[in-house]
Amino acid sequence: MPGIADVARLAGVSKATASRALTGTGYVSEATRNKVRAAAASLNYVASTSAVSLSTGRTHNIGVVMPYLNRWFFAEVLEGIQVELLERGLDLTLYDAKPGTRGRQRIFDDYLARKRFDGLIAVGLEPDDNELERLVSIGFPVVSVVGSGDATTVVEIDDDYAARRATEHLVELGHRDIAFIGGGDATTQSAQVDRRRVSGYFNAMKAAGMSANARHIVSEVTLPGAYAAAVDALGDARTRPTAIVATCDEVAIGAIIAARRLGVQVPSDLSVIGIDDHEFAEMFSLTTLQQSPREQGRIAVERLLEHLEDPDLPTTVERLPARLVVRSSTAALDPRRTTGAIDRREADHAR
Amino acid sequence: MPGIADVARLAGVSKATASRALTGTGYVSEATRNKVRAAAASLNYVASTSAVSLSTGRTHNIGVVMPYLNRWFFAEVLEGIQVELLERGLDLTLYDAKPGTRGRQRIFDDYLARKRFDGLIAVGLEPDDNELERLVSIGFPVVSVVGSGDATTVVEIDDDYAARRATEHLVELGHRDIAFIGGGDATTQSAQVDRRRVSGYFNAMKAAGMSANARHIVSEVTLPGAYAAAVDALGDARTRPTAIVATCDEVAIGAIIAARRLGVQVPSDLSVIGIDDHEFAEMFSLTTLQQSPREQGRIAVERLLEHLEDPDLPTTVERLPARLVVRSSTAALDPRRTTGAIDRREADHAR
DNA sequence: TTGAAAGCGGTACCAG
DNA sequence: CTGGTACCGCTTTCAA
Repeated sequence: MPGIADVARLAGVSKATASRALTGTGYVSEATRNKVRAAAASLNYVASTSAVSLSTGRTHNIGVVMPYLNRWFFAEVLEGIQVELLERGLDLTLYDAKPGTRGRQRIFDDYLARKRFDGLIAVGLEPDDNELERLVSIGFPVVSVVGSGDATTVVEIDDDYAARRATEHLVELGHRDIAFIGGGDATTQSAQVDRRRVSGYFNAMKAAGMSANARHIVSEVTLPGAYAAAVDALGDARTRPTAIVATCDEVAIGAIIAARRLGVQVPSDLSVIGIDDHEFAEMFSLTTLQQSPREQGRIAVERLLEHLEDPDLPTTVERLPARLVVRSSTAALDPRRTTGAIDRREADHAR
Repeated sequence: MPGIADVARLAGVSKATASRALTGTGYVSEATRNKVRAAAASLNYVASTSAVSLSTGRTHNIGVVMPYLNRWFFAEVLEGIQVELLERGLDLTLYDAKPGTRGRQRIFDDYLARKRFDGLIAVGLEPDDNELERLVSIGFPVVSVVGSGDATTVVEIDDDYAARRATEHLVELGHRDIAFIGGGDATTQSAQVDRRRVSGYFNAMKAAGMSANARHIVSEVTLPGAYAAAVDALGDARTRPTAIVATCDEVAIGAIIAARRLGVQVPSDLSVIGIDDHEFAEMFSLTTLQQSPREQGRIAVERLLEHLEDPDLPTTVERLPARLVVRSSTAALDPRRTTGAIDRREADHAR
C-alpha cells in the first residue's frame, strides 16, 4: 500500500506539496494538483487514517452508544446517523451499552477514554449519574437522541405532548375509561421516556377531569411483553377499559394482537393508540403519534458537527413535534358500552 | 490528556520503559512495572489509538458491513459480534450497505480502502461479483456470516437442510398441499439465502413425491410484506394450501396474522412453520427451525481473530445445524380437510 | 533491565 | 506556489 511519499515521488513534487494538493489545504497550482491527483489515482493511494488522525488530531470518526440495537426506534436512529455520516465521509464506531452489563461498564471505563472518535452520539442511553458525569467530562462534544436533562445537546420528541395528544384524541372520541399501557411506573427502575409519557397521559386525564379513571397497566416495553400484559389486563370484560394509550407502537401492537386473541374487537370494543408510527403500524391500522427516529439521527449528526466546528457553542435541547396519524384502531365510543370506571361500577351495582 | 511521556516522567523512567511496562512487551522489572502502572493510573492515562495504530500497524478495530440493521437476524448477529469484541477490547466500526444505494458504493469504493480496521465481518452482504472481488482483494481477513460461495471464511446455517426439515415436518404431519412463502423466486433479484431455502423446500417436496403440489408464494421478506402476500394468497379456501413453510419467522408470523384476519385457524385450518426462532416466535406459538444469529456473530469474531493471528490460515466454511422446535402452529392434517392440490381438484369436480 | 533514537505516515509551519 | 523539516504519540530495535 503506497504512502504519500510514493505519490509525491511519482508526481515529482515534495511530500508537502502532495499533501496540500490532496487535502485541498494551502496553495497549489492547478497543474501540480492535477499531476498529484493523477499519481495518487494511478497508485490507488488512500491516506492512512491513523497517520492523519495522529497529525491532525481529528479521527473523522463518530462514536455511537445505544442500549439496544434490536428495537425499532434504535435501529432507525442508527440508520439515520449512518446515512448522514456516510454522506460526509465519516466513520461510525458503535457501542452496545446494555444496562447492567459488564460491557457497558467497560465502554464507560475504557472505550470512551480512548478518544477514538471526535464526538459522540448517545441514543436513549439513560445514563446514571456516574455515567452522565463521565459523558459530560469526556472532553469532546456529545449529543443525545432522547436525552436526560440538558447536560448535553439533545434531540428528541416532546414525549409529554405526544402522550397528552394521544390521550386527548381518545377523549375527543368520547372515551372516559382510558388506560395507559407501558413501562414507566414510579416504583420500578424504568426509562425516563416512559415516565414522561405516563405523566403526559395522567396530565391529559386530569385536564379532562378524568383523573379518577386513570390507570396504568404496567408492561415490559416490547411487543411480546405487551402482548402478555394485555392478555392479562383485557381478559375481563367488566374491568376492561374502552381505550388504551400505549407508550409506543410496539406495545400498542402487542395489545392489539392480545385483543384479537381474546375476541375483543379493535376498534369497536377497544380503541388503541400508540406513539411512533412503527413499520408495522400500517398493517395493524394503528392510530399513532408519528415520530421519525431517522430524522432525529440525522439532526443529531448535524448538531454534533456544529459543535465540532465550534466547541464553544452552547448546548441546546430540540424537541420535535409528534404528529397525530389517524388510522382505524381508534373509534368513537360505542354508546351502548359503559363509559368509564365510575359509571361502570354503578352499573355493576345496578345489576 | 496525558501522554506516555508524562507517565514516564512521573514514574521516573524512559518512554521506552513505560511503554514496555504498560503493553507487557519486553523485559521490565516488577518494581518499575508497578511504578509505571501507578503513574499511569494516577494520571488517568489512556494510549492514543491513532498513535498505537500508526506505530504497530494494528487498529484494534473490526469493520462490520451489513445491508440492514433493522431486521431481527442482522441486529442479533450485530449484538453477538459486539459482545464478543467488547470482551476482547476491540472496537467495532459499522457500515450499513443497503443494496443499490450510493452509500453502499462509497463503502466499497472509499471506506474499505482506508484500512481503518484489521479485519472485516460481512453479514448477509450478498456482494455482486465486483464487490466480492473488492472484498477478497482487500488485503486483510474477511469472514462472512451467511456467505456467498467460499471466497471468504463463512459462518452460516445450512439453509437447504433447514427448509427441507421444515417441509418434512409438515409431510410427517400428513400434509400434501404445502406451499412455500418468501422471496427467492428465480426471476427477480433476490437473496441467495432465500433461493437456497426455496430449493430446500422443492427438494423435500420432490423427495416426498409431491413435486406436483409444490408452489411458491412470492413475498417480500418482511413481516408486513408477508402479511400482504398472505392476505392475497390465503383468501380463497379452495386454493388455500393446508400448510406453508415460510422462508423465515418474520414471514411466518406475517402469514399467521393474515390467517387470523381471514378467519383461518392456525393450526387446524393451516399449519405454518418458519426458520429462525425469532423473538416473536414464542408468542405466536410458532413451530420453527431454530438458529442463533448471536452465536454466529460470536463465531465470526473468533474465526476472524484466528485469521488475524495467522494470515495464512485457509478459509473455511462452517454450516451450523438448525434445530426443529415444535410449538403449536403446526398440526396433523385434519382428515376432514381435502389433502392436496390434486385431490382437491377432484373434490371440486365431485361437487 | 533500561534508555536513546529511529521510525510509522501524514500535516503544517516557515523559509525561499 | 513549493520544499524542508519538525512533530503528532507511541513502539521497537539497538546499545549500554
